Amino acid sequence: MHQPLIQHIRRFVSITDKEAGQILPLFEFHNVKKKTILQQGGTLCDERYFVCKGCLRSYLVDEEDTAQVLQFAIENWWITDYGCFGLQTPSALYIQALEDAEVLVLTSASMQQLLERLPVLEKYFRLVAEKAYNASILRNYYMVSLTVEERYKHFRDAFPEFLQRVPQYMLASYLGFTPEFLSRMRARGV
Amino acid sequence: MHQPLIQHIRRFVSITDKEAGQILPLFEFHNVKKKTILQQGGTLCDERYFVCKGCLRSYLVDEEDTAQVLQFAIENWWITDYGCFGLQTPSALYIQALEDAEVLVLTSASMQQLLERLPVLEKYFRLVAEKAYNASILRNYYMVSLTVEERYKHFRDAFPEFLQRVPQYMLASYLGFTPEFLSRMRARGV
DNA sequence: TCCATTTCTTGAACCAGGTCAATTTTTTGG
DNA sequence: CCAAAAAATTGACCTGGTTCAAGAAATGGA
Repeated sequence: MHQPLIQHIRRFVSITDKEAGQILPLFEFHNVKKKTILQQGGTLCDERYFVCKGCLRSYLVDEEDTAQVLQFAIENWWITDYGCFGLQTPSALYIQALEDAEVLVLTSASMQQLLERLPVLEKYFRLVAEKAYNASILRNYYMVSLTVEERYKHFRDAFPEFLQRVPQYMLASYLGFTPEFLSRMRARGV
Repeated sequence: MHQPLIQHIRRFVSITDKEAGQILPLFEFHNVKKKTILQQGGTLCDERYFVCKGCLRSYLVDEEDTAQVLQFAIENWWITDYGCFGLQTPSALYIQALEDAEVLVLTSASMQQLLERLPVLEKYFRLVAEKAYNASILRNYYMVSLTVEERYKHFRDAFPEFLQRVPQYMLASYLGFTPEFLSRMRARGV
């Protein structure tokens, strides 16, 4: 049970079974229903989420009340507002479950304890952050150097599972184009 | 001399003066002339750079031999290919000095030693990576939700020093539009 | 099961920003 | 200080993708 996190950690650093046993008690395991808002825009952000099962998204809401999707998180991804986590600054970010999901919740206080007990996890979180940072830089590159159609194809080929799991209008938002255009591309057989 | 790094580290974690003294010996200090290529696309990437002075950029070169700027790094920024650093995978990234610069060079071997000696730096690098990751997500957001003109204004207001320091065509590349359009905006008085 | 909501599609008009090519201005290095 | 290269500007034209509006299809809750 709840082993995905331990397995994920072991892909980056080695920990003994005894150490592994100390980890999960600092998390809360949550079953969340589809559409649940885990992080409400405008409130403090004191939790980071590890997705064991299901799919989450983060998004911002602009003046015209339209949501812009920033990130998707499926199995084995971490998601939070890294700019506000554990600070006294309210976060504008929303985090929502797009499917019924199982998440491990780590508060900033628990994270501090966790890192004091198992300093090797500092390396784990560093490697995860550096990997995510790299992916984000690459994403930026695709945004500016590919056309909409190329971007869609690239995403579709890189993450085929995704297309079935998220509504098209959210995918369009994430990839930076309109749902109408996505619909037209698909009609064209792309 | 070379204190910018120590100061930067102390913005994230506390270290004693004695510990601080152990840090710099693991770095190489390099004076690099404008236009020097620090990381050559297509080769292994075994170094990360901390900019004490000057300005670097990272970029990729596409099939048509045009450079796409991914990142700028000025004083107190780290830059490397986080996707290839220390691995046996060649990096496609170029890293180049845009001005005469002073950089601290950290190889992957030195970094390993450094982290063994001063595990608290694991936290430092984690926090730096999380901060950069957050900034990159935000950048993505601006790319999809702002018009070219808004993007330019936002960048100009957020980093006024930059406009003087980098050629316009590189800024245009970084912000995802054409040098021609930037020129026209400026002519219009934006 | 059926109605309400959410999601997706389609058409027509439009425009933000790109492309290409020529010229001018600025920077550089010998 | 000057020639050559690099960078910026300008004009004319064009297109990929948006916008707005209306309808169709799918999903979901009581």
